[in-house]
Amino acid sequence: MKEITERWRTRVLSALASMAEQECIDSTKFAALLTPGSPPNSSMGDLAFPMFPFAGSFKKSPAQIAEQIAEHLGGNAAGIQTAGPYLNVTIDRSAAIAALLKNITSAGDNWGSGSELSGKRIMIEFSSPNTNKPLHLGHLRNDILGISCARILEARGAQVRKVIIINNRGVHICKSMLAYQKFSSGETPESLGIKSDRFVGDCYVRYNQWAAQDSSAEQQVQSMLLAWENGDTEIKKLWELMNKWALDGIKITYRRTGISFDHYYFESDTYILGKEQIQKGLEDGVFYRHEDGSVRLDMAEIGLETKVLLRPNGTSVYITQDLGTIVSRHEEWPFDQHIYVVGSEQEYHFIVLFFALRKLGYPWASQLRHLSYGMVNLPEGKMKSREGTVVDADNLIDSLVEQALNEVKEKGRASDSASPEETAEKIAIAALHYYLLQVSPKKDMIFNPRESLSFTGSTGPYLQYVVARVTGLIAKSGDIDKIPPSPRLLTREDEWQIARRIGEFPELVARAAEKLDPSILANGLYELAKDFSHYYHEVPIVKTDDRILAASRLALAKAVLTTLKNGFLLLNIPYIESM
RNA sequence: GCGUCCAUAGCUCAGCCGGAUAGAGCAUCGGCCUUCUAAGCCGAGGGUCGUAGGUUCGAGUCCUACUGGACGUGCCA
Repeated sequence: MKEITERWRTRVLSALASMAEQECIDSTKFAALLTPGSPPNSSMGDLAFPMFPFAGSFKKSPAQIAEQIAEHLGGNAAGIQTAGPYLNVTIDRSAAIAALLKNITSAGDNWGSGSELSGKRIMIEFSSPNTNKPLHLGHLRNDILGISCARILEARGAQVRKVIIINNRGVHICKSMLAYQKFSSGETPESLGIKSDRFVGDCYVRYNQWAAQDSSAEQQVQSMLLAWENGDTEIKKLWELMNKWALDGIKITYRRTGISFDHYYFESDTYILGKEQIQKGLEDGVFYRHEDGSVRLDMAEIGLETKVLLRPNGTSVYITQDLGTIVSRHEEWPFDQHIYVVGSEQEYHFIVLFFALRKLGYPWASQLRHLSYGMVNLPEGKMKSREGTVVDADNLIDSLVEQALNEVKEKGRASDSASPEETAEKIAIAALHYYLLQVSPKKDMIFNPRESLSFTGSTGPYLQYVVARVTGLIAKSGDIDKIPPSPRLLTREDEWQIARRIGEFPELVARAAEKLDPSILANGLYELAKDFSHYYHEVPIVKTDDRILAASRLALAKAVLTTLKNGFLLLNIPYIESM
């Protein structure tokens, strides 16, 4: 589709240029001004070129210019008409559909992919949990954005490395350890029969309850942290145990939601590296030692205050370790771009980090991107960790699965699938992922569980249902499948509309990659699914007397399926054959 | 105080490089199963695009100010 648009753009542009030449007008800037769009309704054509920008140069009305260009290009016979200041083009639809179906068939699973990022090495860090509590709703948005962007970038040719950093050290980790020592020693997740990350999270909660009563709590945490940093063996042992519990549990959630990483980094391994960078910065004179002994970065250059990079006692702060890890990552796997998927509340942190790296003289500092996303809340209100209103990821998924299963049973669909439980699980994941991806990343959003599970409207389950229906249709098509299609028979307006949407798919993936915004893709898939649903309802596809027509419609349906399935993979939405 | 982001239908959101009459879904009301999956499809009503200026042939989109909200501005992570 894009090729056709480009071809017409070139044609119109050269017509404008030759007209300009005759009148001795400079046409060098025309290319940037000629922007193709779509007419408001397709009876007016398929492509629209507004002529306003050229009125000044030609000293003619846009409508007059449109007329002249139309004539120059062959007028009605060539599919060109004018509508006032617009030059509209009706393209050869059947040729376009034929080419599209051929492309899709040969591309198969690769339909939607492209090569503009080939040769690029992109590292993407996401999820990045703390080992003191289970994942929450915010992580779920982070995870799905991360995995989806990774797949989208990969589809457009990049070599992608998905990484995660496990924040497994620091005061917050000591808090759950301390509570365990004080209140739960001897108990294990197994002995209580609860998920191991939940167990650790419960310890953390207990710490906070205790700390509210006992003012010495904070002090005890600090001394535990110091003991940890000094290599106290008993504390290290406890730390290892509790980290394992936390991480094992978190990994179960990843497996369930289809999230995976190519490499795990651990803060405990990398936080030391940051101190080397601080030293380097001091030697190079880009950081300085404050009179209190702390090491600081002056950010007046970018209009910000100074930032402490190392405490007076030499212990590292949050940013210290990020400084170290990124340098070692680039050494290990030299990247062309590195993306941090982290909530918008940390925008300042990344501004500082990127600036510090620039000051340290790393040329790749300009290749770092922060994919910043907004908060997710439930309809009930804001999540606040202090008030214990944080939405646990596992609980949320469980509840979605339960509701989906009820729905499967209620609607009498249980017999339609091999395993209702498995179907319900896939519906729940689709509901969650699609809902989270549908909104532009940077916006705060409200996750409405009930709405996400709806089978009507812009939801994951709706998309799955449409896909299941096309799958069933194709499965039942019998020998029609063997008849060669004749795309010229696809003359209906809705068939053209569907073809257009399918044709846009690769461009949507490309745009999503460029903007790191899977919502572009999610919304595009919905539009396609909706158009197809309408068509499916409106016209018999395989149950048509004309078998060649049936075969042609079937070919279109297959193209829809290919597009939706490929899109599902990019959005990490499970495919269900029948439901 | 300062900084960043957000503001579009009752609610949740789209709206591409500034282009023709601002679109979906939910909710509400009404219609459609003897024909490929009705977990569906169709129709109706619903808008001062936060406010006021500006740039432009043309602004929901760009600029400025203001209002409201979120987040940040820690030697927390």
